[in-house]
Amino acid sequence: MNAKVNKVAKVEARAAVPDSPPLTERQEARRRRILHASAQLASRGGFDAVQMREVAESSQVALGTLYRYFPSKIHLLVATMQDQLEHMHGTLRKKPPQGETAAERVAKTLMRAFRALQREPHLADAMVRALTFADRSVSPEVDQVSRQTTAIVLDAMGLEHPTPEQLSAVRVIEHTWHSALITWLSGRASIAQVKIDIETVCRLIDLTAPASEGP
Amino acid sequence: MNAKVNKVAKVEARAAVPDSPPLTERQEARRRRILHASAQLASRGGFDAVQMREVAESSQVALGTLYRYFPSKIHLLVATMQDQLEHMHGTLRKKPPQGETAAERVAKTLMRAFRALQREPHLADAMVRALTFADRSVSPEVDQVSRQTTAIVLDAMGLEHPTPEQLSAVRVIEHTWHSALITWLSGRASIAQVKIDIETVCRLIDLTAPASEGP
DNA sequence: CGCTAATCTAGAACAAGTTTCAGACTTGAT
DNA sequence: ATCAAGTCTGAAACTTGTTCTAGATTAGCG
Repeated sequence: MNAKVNKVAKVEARAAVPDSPPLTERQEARRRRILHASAQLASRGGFDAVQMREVAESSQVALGTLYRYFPSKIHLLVATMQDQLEHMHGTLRKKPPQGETAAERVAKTLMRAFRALQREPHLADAMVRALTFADRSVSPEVDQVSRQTTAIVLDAMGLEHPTPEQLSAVRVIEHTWHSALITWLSGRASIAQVKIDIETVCRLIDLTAPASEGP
Repeated sequence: MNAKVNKVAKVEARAAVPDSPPLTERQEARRRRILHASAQLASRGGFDAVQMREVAESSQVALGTLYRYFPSKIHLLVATMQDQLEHMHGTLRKKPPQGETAAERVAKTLMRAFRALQREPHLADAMVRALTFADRSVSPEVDQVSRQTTAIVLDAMGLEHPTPEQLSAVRVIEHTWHSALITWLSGRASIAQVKIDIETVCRLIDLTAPASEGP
């Protein structure tokens, strides 16, 4: 949000894609400490509570180093989200929700994720606000989060090769997911309403699935 | 984004609801100058270009006064959006898009709005980012924007008394609208993709319309 | 081991959002 | 017209994100 005037290039997409010069052990450890501190601070007061100086201090790293690892607060929080998403995806893989239709399974999956977020609303606040506030300079990282989310949804649908139509439906589901979370986090929608809206949007899946029969 | 620690109450929902102690003529004029300056600066560099000191200077108002009228940058930009939305709704009322189905009409309406935003992408950036970044302290104002948007969509549907199901569909459409705009603004989705997603989500309308025939 | 480039640290400095304050100006009611 | 209450102004101060710098440390290499 604040920035001199420049804000471009030079940034190495860290952990977005597992390439880039590989980190030494100590560097990996630093990165981990930073992400941990970030999540911890976020779990308390949400977005505002994640203050770069505090993150640096908590993770025993100089401010300049923090900025070398994550070029902005938004980058840091989006990376934090990537981190959490990986957990989540792992967890979901183990016991995937059951359901007759794809729509049902996706809705159940998202509601499960939603319940997880409810347990740490402040953390959710920090991550989701960062995600939707991110500007172009964070696109690669945000895209990675998006891909991860898409993977989760497609997993729940049980699809390998989605049609373009289905991909659009999935995108719409993700849009709804993010935006519904925002309205819930800012107290403008109840949990029940979020649930209903998720179920509503998931109906699109059946709509775009020419699955069973055809001419 | 920056703020001491407090951030509550004391704020008068200005123009969100047309009550509150009515403004004098000069006050109304100041308010208008501020909103104009805000939109103008936003039209140039987007969110970042709307700097409170500059807004104050452009609108010939002291910084403190600016903050009395709009308690934060986010409040200011959300108010700017309300302002623009009113225009838009007025414009749309005059020549409402034609179409067989409600879904078609809504999609056309949103695409028309989208084209309007494309003409001022920076302004769109400032408004939409502010809207989705807004925290609880801006809820009343954001809610007002949401109501206005809902009104536009219901107008396009030609509905007076929507069912709860339809309201959910409308909310999902709004979610998609906001989130799709964000992805477009941050360069992660093409205009074509936004169009497709809008059309996709609008299909929900037909799905929730038990309109024509019944038992 | 000894060197060099890269990385890290502490801390100052800067930018922009927000708050505060003393004094000048308006407004509304008497 | 006059007074009290409420507004507005200009300027300084404070907060937090971000950048910069000079000097230590570390990593990789011969």
